[in-house]
Amino acid sequence: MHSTPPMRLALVDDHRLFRKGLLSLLEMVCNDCIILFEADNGIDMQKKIDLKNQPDIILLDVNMPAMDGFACVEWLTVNFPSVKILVVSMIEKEESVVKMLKLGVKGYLSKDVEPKELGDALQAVMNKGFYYTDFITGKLVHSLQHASDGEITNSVPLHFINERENDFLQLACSELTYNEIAAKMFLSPKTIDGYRNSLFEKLGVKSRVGLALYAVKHGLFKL
Amino acid sequence: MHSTPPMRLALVDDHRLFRKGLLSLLEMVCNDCIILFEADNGIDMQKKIDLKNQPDIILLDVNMPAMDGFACVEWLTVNFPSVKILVVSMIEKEESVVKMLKLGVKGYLSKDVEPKELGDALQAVMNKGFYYTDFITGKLVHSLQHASDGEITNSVPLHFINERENDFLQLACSELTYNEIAAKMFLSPKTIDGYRNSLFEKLGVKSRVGLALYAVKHGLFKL
DNA sequence: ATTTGCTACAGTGTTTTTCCTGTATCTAAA
DNA sequence: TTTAGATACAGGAAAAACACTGTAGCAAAT
Repeated sequence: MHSTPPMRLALVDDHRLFRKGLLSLLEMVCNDCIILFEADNGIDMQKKIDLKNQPDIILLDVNMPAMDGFACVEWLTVNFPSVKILVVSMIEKEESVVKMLKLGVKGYLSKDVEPKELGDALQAVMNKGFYYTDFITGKLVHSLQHASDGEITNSVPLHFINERENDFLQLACSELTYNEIAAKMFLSPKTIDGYRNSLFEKLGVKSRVGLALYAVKHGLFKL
Repeated sequence: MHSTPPMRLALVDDHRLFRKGLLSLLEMVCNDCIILFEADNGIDMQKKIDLKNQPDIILLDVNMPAMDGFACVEWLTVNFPSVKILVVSMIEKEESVVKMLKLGVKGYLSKDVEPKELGDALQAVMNKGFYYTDFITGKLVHSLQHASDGEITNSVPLHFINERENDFLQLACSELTYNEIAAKMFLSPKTIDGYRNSLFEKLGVKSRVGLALYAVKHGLFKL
């Protein structure tokens, strides 16, 4: 009989207090794990992650300055494909969950959960390779059911708003009139008209208010 | 020589994991305190707070469902004026900070801080009655400097939007036209016009988009 | 008894937004 | 080489949003 090697973990979250809290929770809930490093955000993580001493699991937040959770996952899958990612976030928007799952994270936990569930999740990820709760499978199924034109079925990214449309979107989330936006973007108001119409269609909204709210809701525009 | 009585604390935060983490941090950072109760939100807090065994300090989050931090502070100052409030939030918007200070909280900590600072803050609140960091005094000064028409100088609450205005605001954060809103509220479109204008003035916005974004930003409208 | 404040509303006019159809260019794929 | 798609733009017009002034009732405060 041999003892399993300790679980190597890393924490990536911008809230120091939460991270430290998580840390001391982990000591309680998981008696055989070591924390390789903590990071404030993705950039910080890139600096701290060590090729020769990779963590088994990274506990990752979604909302972070500098380099957010999505970017982290993308970077990790390219550079450290064997590192398993467990998202621990307070964002439970279907879109975020689904996007993360598509990116290949091994689990998605709410910051609402009991500490015990965190331990269970870690064990599951180590042993089974994943931990998907009913909550997230629920989100997934719902997303599947409501995928308008194959948002999930084919591999089209959730939206396909391009750079210019995004530039416009940022300005639309303001009190500028379309004429003023046109001036700022060095475009004709009529072109702006076109961007508006295409965004309306792509995002399924009917007014500029709807557009702005959609953008905020889905993280396309940061307040 | 006598030992001081233990510090009685309470935690109000909707994220269980953060709460539990905070809990175990408190044990480390503050060796003479007891946790009277934890609550998910304001409503929960109202149920759990005990007249006969009041906490010295409540650690309070701002963003919560059901009853948010602002509402909590207001309720506490009326019903439990002797309870000191230390806000622990990730919201660092000047307006939130200033609003909380005006409501009389004894300190405002970011979730970013080191655990040690949490301990310092608790000690300071107990001994001095308050804990104001340079960060928040900075916010305060900045706010003073930029108070447009006496937002702070006179004692007008930040906003004073009444029930009907709020009803309208909720509907304005949608894709309904003002005519449709008027119909829903059983009012003349002209009355709606009035609500819009007064909200524009009170909140300092110039368009419906601005209004909607302001509402989301300041928690007046939940996405 | 009068002022103040809030709610509800009307007239009038301007600006902005929204919708529709249609054109021209450029690029990349079939 | 034709086709398809993305980008940039125009004309025209209806609908919605915005601005300003003014009225009226009603309740609470002075």
